Amino acid sequence: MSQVLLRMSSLFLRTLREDPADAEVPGHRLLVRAGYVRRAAPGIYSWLPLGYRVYQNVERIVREEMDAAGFQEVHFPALLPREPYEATNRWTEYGENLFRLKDRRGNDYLLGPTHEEMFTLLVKDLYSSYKDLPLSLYQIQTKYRDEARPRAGLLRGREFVMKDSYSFDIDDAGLDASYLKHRNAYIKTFDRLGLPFEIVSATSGAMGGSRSEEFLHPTEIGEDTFVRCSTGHYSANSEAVITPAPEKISLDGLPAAHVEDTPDTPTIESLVNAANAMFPGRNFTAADTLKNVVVTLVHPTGEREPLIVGVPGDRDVDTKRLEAAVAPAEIDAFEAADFAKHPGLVKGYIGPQVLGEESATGIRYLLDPRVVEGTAWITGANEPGKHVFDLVAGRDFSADGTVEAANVVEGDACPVCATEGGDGRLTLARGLEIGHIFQLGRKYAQALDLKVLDQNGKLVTVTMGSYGIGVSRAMAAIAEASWDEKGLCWPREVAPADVHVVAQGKTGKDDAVFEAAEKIALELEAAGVRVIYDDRGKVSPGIKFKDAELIGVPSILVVGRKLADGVIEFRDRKSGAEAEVPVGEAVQHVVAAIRS
RNA sequence: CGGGGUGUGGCGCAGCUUGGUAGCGCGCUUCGUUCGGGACGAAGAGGCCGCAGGUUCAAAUCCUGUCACCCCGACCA
Repeated sequence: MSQVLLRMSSLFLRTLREDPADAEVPGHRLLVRAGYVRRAAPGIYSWLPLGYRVYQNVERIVREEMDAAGFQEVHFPALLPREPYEATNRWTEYGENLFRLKDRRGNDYLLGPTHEEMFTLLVKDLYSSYKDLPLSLYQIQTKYRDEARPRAGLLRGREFVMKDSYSFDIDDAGLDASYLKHRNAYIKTFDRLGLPFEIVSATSGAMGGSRSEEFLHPTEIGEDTFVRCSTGHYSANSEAVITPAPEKISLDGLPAAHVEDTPDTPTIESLVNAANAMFPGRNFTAADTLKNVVVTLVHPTGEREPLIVGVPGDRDVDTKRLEAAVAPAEIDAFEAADFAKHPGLVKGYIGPQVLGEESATGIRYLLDPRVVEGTAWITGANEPGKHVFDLVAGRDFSADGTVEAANVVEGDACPVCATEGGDGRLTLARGLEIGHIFQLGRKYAQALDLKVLDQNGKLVTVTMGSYGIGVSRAMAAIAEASWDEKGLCWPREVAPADVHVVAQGKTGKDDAVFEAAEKIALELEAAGVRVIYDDRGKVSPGIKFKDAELIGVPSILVVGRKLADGVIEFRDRKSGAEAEVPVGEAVQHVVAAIRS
């Protein structure tokens, strides 16, 4: 792949001395300052020559690893008709995030946010036998999502590039195998990209499906919270964390429930104080209270249903976790007007005695897994100013089920260790989702009627997997992980070049420098090294150094005043290490260095 | 969608309280000097101050409306 030497004198590039006002996170700021990207509209970016080179390197690596895994590349349109998305109900289910448009005849179209339907229909169109499976197809496509709030430049845009793959198998064992192939391919891909990652258990969310893992790049600016067990054997997105249930307690001999007057106890803290004042010696804590939180479940059909979630008083309901648990339904606030419709609910004093589908109110009631049979609680007595004490689960109340809705906190018990008798504790961290793999199962195949004949000549529904890598996001994440106070520091595989050759001098005065620098630059290219050559004749040395550091090519070769002594300088951008090399050995030295 | 903030040459900002016809730094053009860490001097080009109404002799500045963008939160590769 030969190309014309990239010369700074003619490169379409303007570096910015100052930070752009609208860029917040460091990586994004530097991508703009160093002339890699420009914002075109909120969440929509244009690639400049240097940025597009890096982007293409990322894309190339992803493609190579997909091909190496035996997946076949296809390419769908970004502009899609409405019908397939109607069949899976996503035309409406996707909601506001879907870019919709009409053609001149008034027909509905959309800009694809993801392509499950198209892949499924394509396979259905062409394949009809088990002999054709397994099959894995992928594409690298521009996706569109009308995000309510684009953020952090490329990290979360409304237009972004995603590599999405889909596997098609006849049975669960096949799906497992396809899933593992993708998992391994992803590990290789992110390793090559130089992007640290952690594989965490995830929920499959609104997509439906079973097994699901996310590749998270640990970073403070990540949007996901995930947990790690201190033993290292377990990690999960906070949404997917499973709470180990404690042992049941025998109901024999437990004190009977009793209602007490508890005036002026609007908060859990004030309630605990009041309880300890009433019963000295019992030492109540917030964890002895049962907090019943009312929310509104919004079903995909638009139907609204009240739901009450009971969690220990030292916990909050984590909306993300709750939504993951009730997907595809969403959570909305329970307003004062809603209370008016349910007179059985006394705001601030809701107790489980009147909750549950079989109860007086008929309102669905779900409990935190910690609330097991035999545990005693202080909770609302369904009367203003009164709480009930020693209300025992399994004796005095029951629920319609358990739910993972309580927030996860540092030090919580690890669910894996809990079942194996260990004592691992969870720590929290932030991560950026750069890849997601999951087993879709038969949801889309069923909706779109993708069936093949099996060995017995019977029609069976195909089972699918879905696998995504945010390609443009991965590039942004690499930028985010690769910078210092001077500028960007690209990993070699994705860098816009291997070496930045700086001719440090002025034309007319230091012509020998330019001759030598250009000769070296051309020889490097001939040797297969990707070069950016700063041949600008009238730019001061400080600017050339600053630009080279800002652009962040991993190696910098300076041809300047030491040329008179027959040496040039070779610098490592990241470490700052510098070596003087005889001019005659420059090319071989660089080649050796970048291949090490 | 809730909360906060900002719209003034290409970029970063001041001016607005107390209306008087637009300024600074960077960048850009030309000439000269400089020449290994974002040089200096001189001379230039470039802005209907987001938009629309209103008040006023006069509006970047005051009033009303509107649009856009950014940030924090809720939601997603």
